[in-house]
Amino acid sequence: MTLREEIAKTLGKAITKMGLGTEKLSVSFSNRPELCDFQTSFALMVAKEVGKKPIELAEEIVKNAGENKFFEFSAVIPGFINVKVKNAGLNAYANDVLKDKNLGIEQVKNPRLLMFDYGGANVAKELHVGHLRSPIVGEAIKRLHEAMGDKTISDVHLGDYGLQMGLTILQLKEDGYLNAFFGKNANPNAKITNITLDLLNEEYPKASKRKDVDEEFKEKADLFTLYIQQHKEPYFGIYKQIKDLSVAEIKKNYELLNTTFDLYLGESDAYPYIDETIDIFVKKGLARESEGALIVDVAREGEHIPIPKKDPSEPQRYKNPMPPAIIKKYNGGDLYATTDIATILMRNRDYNPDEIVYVTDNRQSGHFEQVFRCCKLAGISPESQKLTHVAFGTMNGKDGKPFKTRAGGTVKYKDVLNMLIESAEKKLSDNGIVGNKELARRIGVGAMKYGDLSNTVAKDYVFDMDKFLAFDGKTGPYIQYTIARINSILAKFSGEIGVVDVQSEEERNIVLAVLKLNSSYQICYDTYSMNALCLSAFDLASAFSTLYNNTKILAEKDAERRKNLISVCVFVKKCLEKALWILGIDSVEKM
RNA sequence: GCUUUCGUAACUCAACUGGAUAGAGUGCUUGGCUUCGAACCAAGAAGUUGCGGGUUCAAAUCCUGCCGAAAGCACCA
Repeated sequence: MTLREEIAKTLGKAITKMGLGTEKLSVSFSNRPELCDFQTSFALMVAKEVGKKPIELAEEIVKNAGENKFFEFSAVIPGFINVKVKNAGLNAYANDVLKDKNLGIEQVKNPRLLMFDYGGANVAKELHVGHLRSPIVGEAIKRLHEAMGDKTISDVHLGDYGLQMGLTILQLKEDGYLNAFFGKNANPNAKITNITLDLLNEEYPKASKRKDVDEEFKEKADLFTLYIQQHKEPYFGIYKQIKDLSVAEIKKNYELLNTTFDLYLGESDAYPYIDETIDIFVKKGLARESEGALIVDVAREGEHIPIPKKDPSEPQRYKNPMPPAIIKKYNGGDLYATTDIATILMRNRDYNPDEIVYVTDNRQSGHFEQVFRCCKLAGISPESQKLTHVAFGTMNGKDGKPFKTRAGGTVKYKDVLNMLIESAEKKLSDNGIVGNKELARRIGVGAMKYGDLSNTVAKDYVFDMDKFLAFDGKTGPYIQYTIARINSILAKFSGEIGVVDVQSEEERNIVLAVLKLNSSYQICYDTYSMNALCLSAFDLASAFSTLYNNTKILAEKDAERRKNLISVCVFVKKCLEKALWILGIDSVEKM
């Protein structure tokens, strides 16, 4: 039980004794730390219905709560009840946390199985700066669920089946790289040894641009895409080889970000389920034909109401639009929505998770709303299953527009990582540490991840390279640095460590910061956003830095006191390392 | 046009989901390394929470009307 719950329980007893209900009782952290550690505004909320003055009610509750060995209650105007945790309470909490294998992180009451879908990589397309957020946010949310006792499965869900594959293969063919497959002496089992990642990174953008101006090219690419989806040779064989080449690179890139996946499945793996998926909609009478396509009406009462046209030539607009989902194209091809629905069918057959969480940018909100509605309508997703779209904002440059290079080009994922690593290397060499690339990666990536995760997930945010490269102030490296300093102390200390025994204001603040850190996990769990955790991890590191500056731990003369301060060091180190692990940031021994 | 998200210090962001005097970091001004690591610590200046109305003991937060920004709105993913 957390301290907060214990406070609520103690006050709850007092309130019950007075014949009142405790439904509105909630204890929160104080926003006036100089007055108290926790507070509740219960008396203010119920005063009216009880017919008493708030302050009198608060005083009565405090009186009824009586003396307590851990807490000190006081009623203050206009009617708050302030709670100060006595040092005995803080000590009991801190030493419990140290003994707990979960370090005081509250475990969920009913563990669930969650499936996570993040990453967003596409085969044959190079990762760019826009691909950074999904793995960063997704990995952190997954780790949080693990830390709180849920079971998790992560799937990268590769974009390996769409138009980009048709476009790439068509372009390669036209540029003569696939002669072995198409010429007179065609060999369907040829190897694409002449094709490299660099080449793919040139060919796809070329094709993508061309499809917008060349209709014939686009139609042909559509056809190629269809061939791949139908497993027609040699298209399918070429596709598979390109995919293998690409996936190896994608894995490496995610590993640089400490992002791993249990499953490297893709849209193509849902392919065997597509016919069945469409069948379900047809049989249940949920699908209808429209302009050659097969669509599912997912609009609900009061949605998708046509707005009368002022001029017959203007496109039809809708009030409260929720357009139908298209599950089959005019030419029989499958779409994003089709494969996503089929994927849910597949996942429910294979794993039957309690919740599926998608982490993509917020421009796809409409799409996921459609997919989720389709699945619920058709019973592909049982009613009890939660389908969640964690929609994050786009990463913008300083000008408020999507992050681009000065020349206006897309910034490559690898370039961002290299810049971070180089900058960290430079800083390390200033401090006399040379040639440790892995250490530089941990620091550079830590800086970027912390910068990303400390924002509210839904909001667009500014990707400021200079800010991330600075490593000063409220950053990932600040927390890593705090741990490195603790390591340095622990390395010089020998003997048994003691227990946490709060003697100073600095130590009080440290234990209170851990209390806050440990309660931030629940907030993050509920909101699918890591910013509360980022903030409280920084606050804990900061609280320790204050102690560090004011108290020379190793020079402490009283041996007992020294042992106990070392225990505080261990306490902080463990809690910070756990927090960093959940954020997907590596700790470092030295830096 | 419609839908969604949003507007807080010079800049980048918080505010524990309706609570007390709206807080951090950066930058700026100052002080602190002969002692466990200065990627640090301490102090200071900086606000009409886009604008107006409403709900209540209490509003950055909820409702409403303007102003402004971004994204989405049928066969791309």
